[in-house]
Amino acid sequence: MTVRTRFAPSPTGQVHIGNIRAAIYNWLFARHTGGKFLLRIEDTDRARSTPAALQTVLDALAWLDLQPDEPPLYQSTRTAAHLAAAEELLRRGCAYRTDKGGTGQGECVLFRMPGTDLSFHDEIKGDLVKQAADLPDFVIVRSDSTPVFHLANVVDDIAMQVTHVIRGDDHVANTFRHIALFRALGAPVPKYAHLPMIVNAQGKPYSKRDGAAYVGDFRAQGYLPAALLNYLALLGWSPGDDREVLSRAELIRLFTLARVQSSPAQMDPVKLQWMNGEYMRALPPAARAAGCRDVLQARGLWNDALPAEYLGRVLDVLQERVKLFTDIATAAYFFTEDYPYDEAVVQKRLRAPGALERLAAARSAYAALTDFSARSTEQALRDLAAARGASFGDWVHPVRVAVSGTAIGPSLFHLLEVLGRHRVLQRLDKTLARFTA
RNA sequence: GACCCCAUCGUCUAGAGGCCUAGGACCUCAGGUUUUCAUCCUGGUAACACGGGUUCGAAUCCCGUUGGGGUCGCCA
Repeated sequence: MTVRTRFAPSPTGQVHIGNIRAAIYNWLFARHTGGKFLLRIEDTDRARSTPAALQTVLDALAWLDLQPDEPPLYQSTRTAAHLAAAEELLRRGCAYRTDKGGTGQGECVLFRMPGTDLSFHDEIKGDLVKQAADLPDFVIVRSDSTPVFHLANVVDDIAMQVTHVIRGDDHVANTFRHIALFRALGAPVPKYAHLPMIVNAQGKPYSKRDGAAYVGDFRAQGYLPAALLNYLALLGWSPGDDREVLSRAELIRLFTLARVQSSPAQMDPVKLQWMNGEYMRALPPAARAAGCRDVLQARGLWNDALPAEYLGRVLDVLQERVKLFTDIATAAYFFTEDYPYDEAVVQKRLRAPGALERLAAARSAYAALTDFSARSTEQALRDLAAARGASFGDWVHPVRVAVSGTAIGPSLFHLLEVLGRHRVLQRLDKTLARFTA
């Protein structure tokens, strides 16, 4: 029997990392076993399910390239099947109608639990048991004749022939009900694997209050989908050796439910960032440029007047300083003349004794250069340092602040080369005029 | 409260009785390289929650304690 797993989100908002991790594990397990990964949209909560939220789910899956192997099943189209199953249970005496609690809401349908202890083997948590006394009957069809989650979930899993239910462990208690339902419906019970949650530093469920919590947040912050996938795969699972940066193919090959952790895992944004840097440096230059261009355009820093290959040259110079696409915004001075000066740095580097004189001398030397390569701008400054005294650094820093407004950044001379003679002289003049009393 | 789950460095984890004076990664710290930052290189700090058993031997098995978490809807 081939494996069939499913991701069954309800489209009621953003896609939480805990949910997407469940999707990732379902996908990895299906791929590892040569099975199918399915998608079921649990959109039966009419009040909360929206088309926009549905699109968000689809976008998240597409972004991470977790494409389902069959068209998604929309639970809202399955009401007749759910109700038919309830009728069948009624007919067999496995369910009964009653006005539960005498609330006057009318009669609803309750499922009759078998009255025996129930147990199942969880692929992650091991054997789980529940006493009959802790398993009361429950509602499967509301008094307004709409099916309840438990019924819909099981009926649809049967229809989709799901063999492995991999989901968050907040569903452990539900599982006993679901198993009883499968049996009453005469269907084979799937295997279960319950994933521990992703928690914050306080051990509570990780939420948006703790930082980026939705797939869309990470995308907006400039993360690479492959990096997020890799990080999340490792949050609660490990291949058993020391490897951490793993390709999709390796992830698929190595993934097993037996190696999924049974204890909660804490989200570590810093490590995610490190991992993103690992993926970023392996990214083809064109892809890196495309991602950065999107960020620049979104922030109004994109300048059509600059040559097409300009961004590529900037990124060559920036190198691993760009760990996230959004990091390109910290080097805005490459794209605008209206870059800010860091006051503390100005104080330290331009107001230092002799700094402006050295800057003026550098300006003159650069104006005389015909070859404006990194090699020649460096040589010019080294010559000045040798002839006029002061350390090389004392000549470098003022120039850096003048052309970029900041103390941090790539190799100065490569920066100058990318900027070009014209803009460099212009910036030097502007800075000199501005800070010379 | 009842029921259930969980417990190795700050974090993610390796560890399925002797290979553990507990390994790796992120973070952090100290050096080195360097015009700054980043990268890179070298080295360091840092953990088996506690208490009982079982055993020749326990991070690994059992029990208890403590601490966390989850579930107790005619939500999903």
